Amino acid sequence: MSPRRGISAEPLLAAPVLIMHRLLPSNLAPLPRVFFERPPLEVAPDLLGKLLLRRWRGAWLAGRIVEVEAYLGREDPAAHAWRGPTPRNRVLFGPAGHAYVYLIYGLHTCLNVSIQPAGNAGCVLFRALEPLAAGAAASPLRAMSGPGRLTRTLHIGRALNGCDLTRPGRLCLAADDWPCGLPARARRAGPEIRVSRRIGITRARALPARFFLPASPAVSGPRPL
DNA sequence: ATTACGATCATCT
DNA sequence: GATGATCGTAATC
Repeated sequence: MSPRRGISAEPLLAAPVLIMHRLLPSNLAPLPRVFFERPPLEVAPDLLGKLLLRRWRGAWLAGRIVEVEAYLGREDPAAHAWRGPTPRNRVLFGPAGHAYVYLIYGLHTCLNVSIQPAGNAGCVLFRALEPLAAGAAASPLRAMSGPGRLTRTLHIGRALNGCDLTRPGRLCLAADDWPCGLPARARRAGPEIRVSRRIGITRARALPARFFLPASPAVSGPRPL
């Protein structure tokens, strides 16, 4: 039996090694639906620093959002919603705050959150998460760096397509009291946010719609000024 | 019914 | 920087 060549969509790690809690920590509040009922270019940078939480086998797995991309809907040639509703993208045309999960390149899964009220099909793609703590209990940085890697590590598959991310079910988005550990001045200003073109698309290349926290080592791809 | 391609990743040069 | 893996989707015939 020859060794497996190339990449596979199997889980990176045999066991989850992210920070785990059996109960949703009380300092976490799911983001309300109104948070997502705004233009994608406003919501995307606001998601940086928030948490993505995945309930899996009785535990909550979590990562800090450090890189996202905005897709604008019908007016955006790079968006799945560009040509209008199809069986695949119908979640995008529904209410805001729901998971849009799809398979790309035959083997990778991408996770988005639907943005704007029903009828407007904007969304935000999650490109990288950072583990909440270093050490033996945390996953390697690379495990959630990249849209395909983060879904693999968090066991997010297409069965979660359409999931309401504003409720603490199997998958949700939440804010915590971060960045409470920073000095007061930094807390007011927030972390530095950088903007760039989106990655891996051929249409609407020039649009600055990728937002990331340059301070995070988990960011994928280039970090232009 | 058939086909072309993609919001990626790992491995190679 | 280039390439191959791999398959669901949507457009075309």
